[in-house]
Amino acid sequence: MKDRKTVICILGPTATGKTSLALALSEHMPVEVISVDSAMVYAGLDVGTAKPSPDELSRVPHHLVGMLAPTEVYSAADFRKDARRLIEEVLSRGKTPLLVGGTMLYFNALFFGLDQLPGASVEVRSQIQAKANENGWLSLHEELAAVDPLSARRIHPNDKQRVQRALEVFLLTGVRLSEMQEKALAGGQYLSCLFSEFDLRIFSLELADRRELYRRIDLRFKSMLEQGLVEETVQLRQNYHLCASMPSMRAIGYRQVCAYLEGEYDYDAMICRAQAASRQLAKRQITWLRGWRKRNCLPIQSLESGAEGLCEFIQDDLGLN
RNA sequence: GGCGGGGUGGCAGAGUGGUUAUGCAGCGGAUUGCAAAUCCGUGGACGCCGGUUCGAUUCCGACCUCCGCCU
Repeated sequence: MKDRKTVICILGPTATGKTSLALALSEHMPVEVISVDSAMVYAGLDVGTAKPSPDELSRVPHHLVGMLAPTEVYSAADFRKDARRLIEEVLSRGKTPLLVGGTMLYFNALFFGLDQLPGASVEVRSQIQAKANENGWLSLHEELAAVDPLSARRIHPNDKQRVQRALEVFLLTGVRLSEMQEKALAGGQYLSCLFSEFDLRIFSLELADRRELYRRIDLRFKSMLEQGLVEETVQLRQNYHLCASMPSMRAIGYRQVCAYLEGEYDYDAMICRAQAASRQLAKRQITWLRGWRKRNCLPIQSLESGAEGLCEFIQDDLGLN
């Protein structure tokens, strides 16, 4: 029990200062940061993802930041594989892995594992998409109901992403998604979670006052614009062959700036929509957090007070002081 | 001052003499290879006063207010 290595996680909704807390903590103990962020993985998406500056990145080793082109696709499974590998690597260097980010599905996949399922297939997905364009997603849900009634019952007919995935799994393997998941559960695969392997310390940055969080979110988006978010997006669109359906361009901020550049709405509307999207993201993140009882809420009165106090709290909790 | 038009939930915007359009935002929830995604659920209103009526958000009148035009 005593020999389980410590792994620190810092998570929380967007705009709560996770990144600066991680940087501050790195001043106090030997850590390497493993980013848990589905948007920061992309190179060139800097301002809009509030990526640490090059200087900050060079001060502490960071992983899974900016290592993909914006045209590429990354997934929870990719993340889980990469993160597990990196945790071992960091530990082997005698340092503490510090997982920081707000992509809660990635944390979930890492904490609790994933079933043995086939990966995504671009071909199969475009096949399904083509069918959907012709007959609508509802007919695809009916198709799913015919081959995998259990999944069809679980997945809402309007939830095209999950309908597509369930269909994809069946088309790829000939085995029902629901069946694969049941088998995995029975086989105990899903139980191989990270908690038994490591001394996981989960610290969650949560504000008691939602208004305060939203105020920060609104301000932060404006400051991203001042830092050149529109220019960055224009640049990205020049440098890569991007389209709106790519994960990188679905990221908050970029998505709305693209629509603005396409003339879908004006500048002010773009701001409002991006801010609203961020608030909704924060709400979904909070929903994930509420489900994780093992989290340790950091006592934040005001985030402006700086990260030092929180570092002390974390170190106390780790028994380092 | 005169004429015309309008005042509907946080915002936008339909509509009806009796049964709370809708969209956005907000709130709650789902979440296993796109997750900063994709979905599901949900409270809340008819400017003010009086009249007609069994019943007015809806009809009538006054008032307040906003917008446009005219003087």
